[in-house]
Amino acid sequence: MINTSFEQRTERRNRLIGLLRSETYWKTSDLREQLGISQRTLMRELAELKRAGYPIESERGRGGGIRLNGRWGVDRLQLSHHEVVELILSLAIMESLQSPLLTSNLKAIKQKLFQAFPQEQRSAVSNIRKRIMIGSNAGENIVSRYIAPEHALSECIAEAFLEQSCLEIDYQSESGEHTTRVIEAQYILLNWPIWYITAWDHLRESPRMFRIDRIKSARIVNGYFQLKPIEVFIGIYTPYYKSI
Amino acid sequence: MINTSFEQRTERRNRLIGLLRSETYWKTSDLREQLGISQRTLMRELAELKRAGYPIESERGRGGGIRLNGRWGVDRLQLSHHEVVELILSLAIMESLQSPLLTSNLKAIKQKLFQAFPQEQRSAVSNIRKRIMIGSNAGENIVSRYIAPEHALSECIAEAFLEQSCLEIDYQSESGEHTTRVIEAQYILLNWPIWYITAWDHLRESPRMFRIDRIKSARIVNGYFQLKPIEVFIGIYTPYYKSI
DNA sequence: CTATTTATGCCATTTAATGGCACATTAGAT
DNA sequence: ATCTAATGTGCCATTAAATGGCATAAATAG
Repeated sequence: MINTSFEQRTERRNRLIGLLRSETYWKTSDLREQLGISQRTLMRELAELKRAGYPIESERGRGGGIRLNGRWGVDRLQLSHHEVVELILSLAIMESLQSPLLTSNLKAIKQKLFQAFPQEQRSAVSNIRKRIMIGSNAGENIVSRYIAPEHALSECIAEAFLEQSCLEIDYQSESGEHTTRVIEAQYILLNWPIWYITAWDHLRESPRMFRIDRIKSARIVNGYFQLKPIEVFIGIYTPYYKSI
Repeated sequence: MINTSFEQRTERRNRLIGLLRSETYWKTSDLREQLGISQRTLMRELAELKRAGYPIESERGRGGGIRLNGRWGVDRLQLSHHEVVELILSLAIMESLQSPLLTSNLKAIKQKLFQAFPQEQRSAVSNIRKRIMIGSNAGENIVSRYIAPEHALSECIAEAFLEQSCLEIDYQSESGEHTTRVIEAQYILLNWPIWYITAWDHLRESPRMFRIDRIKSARIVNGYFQLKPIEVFIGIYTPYYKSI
């Protein structure tokens, strides 16, 4: 891996500082594992932090490690729109899964959190929230045959959904038929643990529903889509879902 | 000029934000001159700031320009200790469950959120976090026989755990034997969806592990307990768990 | 209509960032 | 003394991100 974007780099640095602050002493090998980077890169990052004035002390040799002295201020919490979506979605899913311990106040927590963000961000995120729906858990016989899609594929789908990009998918239906089509991911729906896309399908020029574990591959194609009115999809696929 | 270092880039962004805050309204041509960059680069920078959640508004056409609205970032979060625990736990569970869509940044989000709470709260909550552990998902034959405990019972257990209160439980072991005993819930462990308590057992005066779905009833009894060193429990029950 | 202003895609070019490796220094154990 | 563990830095090949220029698009005011 070569290079990271400014965004990733910024986040990595914040995570590093957060880790340093969360424990009194660290071995650099543990830090690098936490961050998923090479030892060399970590050492560079630490050298830069020192140059920037962070009071990092270190000890070589057996039992050695590093420490961030004193208290160091942290900026106001800032989450991107996508991060807010992930946060709210996670809380909504946990609420729907109803684990017995320590999950009984999630609805209130979700509301409090969301209210703490600025209005502009709430508006932007709400437009995405309306397109994400959670239903009831999938039945056991469905789950037993379920295999989660691989990570890069899922990320591609998520990006197409969030950015409203058209997506070309290779799809295998339940009957085993393979098709390639361009779709607009207008909504995503979760019957835990299975995700569905309610899409406008360019192949059939009509609404269709796709299970993401049946998408064999996908790539974002040229072109963005506009959201269609919910009426296009209602009555067919979404009567029993609740948006997050 | 091509590329800027992370350091220069960070400084440039801070200067941009500072400029935006120093005047109510800017033409982008003026901004770019101030920063010494091209119009294209500035537009990119502004697009990234918007994506990152900064409330930037803009107006096209004659007399147009951009504005940074007064408020960004998250208001001071007002959550109780228990709510913070629930929040962090939920994010940790979602992270471990690895749902394919929109859950790939939860580790970073969790860390950012936690850093946003006051230091005193972080200390208090950290002591609880160290006692909550997540392992791998339970096997299917375990899940198929699992019935979640009822709500009041779960709440009672959660309270005993959080408040470090002694708990009298009626327990039915796997072999069907019923016992009543007083326990100290030192740790709770999750193999999704099944919760376990690693406890100090007053009946046997030794460490024991209890599945909460096998707890038939429970009530908090007089007396609080002190946490015991992890060594009392290590090697028997907790070698493969990771605290949240 | 023209002029102004924000906004974005595309492309060629450049260079900062990364990981791997070797070597240096320090501390602790034997 | 040697060996191992741990922080620290130089060097290099590779590569992906960043930049500026240009064209085009959308919106507003006169």
